[in-house]
Amino acid sequence: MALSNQQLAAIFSDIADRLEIQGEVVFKTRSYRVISENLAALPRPVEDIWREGKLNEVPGVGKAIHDKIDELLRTGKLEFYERLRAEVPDGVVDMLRVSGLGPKRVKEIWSTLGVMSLSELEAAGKAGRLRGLPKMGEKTELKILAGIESLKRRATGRMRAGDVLPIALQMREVLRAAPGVLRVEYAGSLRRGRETIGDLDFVAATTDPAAVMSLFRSQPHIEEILGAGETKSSVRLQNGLQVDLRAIDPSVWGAAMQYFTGSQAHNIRVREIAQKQKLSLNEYGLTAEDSTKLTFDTEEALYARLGMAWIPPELREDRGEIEAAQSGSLPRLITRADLRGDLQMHSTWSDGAADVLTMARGGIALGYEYILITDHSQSLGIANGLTPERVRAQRKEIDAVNRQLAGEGLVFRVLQGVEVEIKSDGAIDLPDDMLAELDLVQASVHTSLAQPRERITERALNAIRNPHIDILGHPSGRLINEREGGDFDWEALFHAAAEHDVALEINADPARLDLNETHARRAVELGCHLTISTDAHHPGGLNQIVYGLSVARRAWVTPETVINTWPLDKLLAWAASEV
DNA sequence: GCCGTTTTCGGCCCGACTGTTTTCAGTCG
Repeated sequence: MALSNQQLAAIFSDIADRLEIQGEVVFKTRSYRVISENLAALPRPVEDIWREGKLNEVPGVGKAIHDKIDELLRTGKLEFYERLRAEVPDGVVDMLRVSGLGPKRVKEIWSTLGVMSLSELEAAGKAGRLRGLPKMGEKTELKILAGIESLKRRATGRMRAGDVLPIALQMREVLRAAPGVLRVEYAGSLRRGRETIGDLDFVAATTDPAAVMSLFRSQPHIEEILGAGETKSSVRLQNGLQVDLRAIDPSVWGAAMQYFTGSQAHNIRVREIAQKQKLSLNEYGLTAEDSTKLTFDTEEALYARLGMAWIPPELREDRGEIEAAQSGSLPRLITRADLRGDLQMHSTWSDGAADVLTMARGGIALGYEYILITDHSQSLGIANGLTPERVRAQRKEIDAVNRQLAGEGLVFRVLQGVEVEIKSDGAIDLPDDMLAELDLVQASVHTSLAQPRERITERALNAIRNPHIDILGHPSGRLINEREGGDFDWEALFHAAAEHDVALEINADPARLDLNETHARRAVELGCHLTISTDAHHPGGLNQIVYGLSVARRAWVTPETVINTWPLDKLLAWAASEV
């Protein structure tokens, strides 16, 4: 039975939870948390590495964890884990999700009161049985009950970055207006460009912490104030998002931004490096053994003092960036300015909201040199997909738009493509001679995503082998927080895409972000080209490219790999040379 | 549990806030 990296990661995270409740030493539980994160971020299937006998090369794998992974992959089960699950009931683990409850209190509540589920916890709280336990009084009891309530209301744990960034930008403007404030930025996972955000972190450099704290806590749309200190406050917004603010002295800006940007795994490594240099690192800077303080007003200065190049936030996950920063071998990550065009968008010819000319104007406004119109093909009836006749009619309109733009003296080209359906039996929804007339062809799976691995993989491979198909669009088909993508054999798919030189899309729609960062990194490792495109359905949608860029940067992607950084002539020559 | 240009044993990042406490444990990030 095959276990995915994500499934293995979830098991080790669950083991860490249950061991913590049992009171196991923190260093042991930390090891399980570390391996959980490392497995989740691993660009290749653990199973492949295991088969090659190279499990020990995975960071965080020692003898004990090696044997556990081995047992899981051999038998699909883990004796140790089964025992642990019997010892600590699932309902007890659930209680960890309540804000304000950690392993110590959960263990106390469980062992003293026999509470074994969230509903029993709620009943115990309402009956006043929680107060009186060690270190717990009336306030703690009320906090736990409030935590249960908020857990019931909250839809999901993490929100899409696309839903958080607009809130962050607006809130940043508000906070910047507080008296005494010199700088405000968001840090945390949003700054690192993650696809989902657990909570939003702000850092404010100010000479008047009380003023910005007070302003922060008096904003509208706040449901609950979770904490209110002199330099740190936390609130929960009505949409469930938790927002934290730290106020710091302007002189420590660099150290504070480094600290609050994280990730935790990255910070632990950076502090270990400081320790080896007899220095202690916190959010205020470095402290030497003789208590001398060093402050840093930029992150660059802090990293430099520790012997490293500045590390782009997107890379700060302890996935090799520390070593690269020490040896001066960090990648030159792709930026917005590298992109010369957007290769997936829709117009009113299918399910878009704007005509071709309007989409072109949108691309011009962003400084692009070209766009590719990729309306849906005929079998996607719900999206008004194009028949061959309508594809040819659209060509006339695109030619007219190009003539008009040229007449205005603009160096800009609208390319004609299509997002052709890969049908459930693997057939391509438009005939080859039709595809041959187009500038570039993108193929996508929209239906029958639940097919078994072999079947759905064969569909994608069939498209990749088609000499007219240049790009595989949103390869997995997932929708973040809505549905899983298809169960593709990614290694096979990437090898084939590299061989036939079919580019794989990083779809920048914040609901898709597909390929995701781990798949994108692996695809590049295996020699694939990528595109980063928005799938926009109106000109405003073109701005969502920033989310796709974040995925690419987190995947260590450099510009030359991405075909829409190429000049138009190179792009068209590549498309014409079918492999 | 993992890990190693000070270690194969003895370490393992660091601080704010809260609530229940007379000095600190628990939680969180």
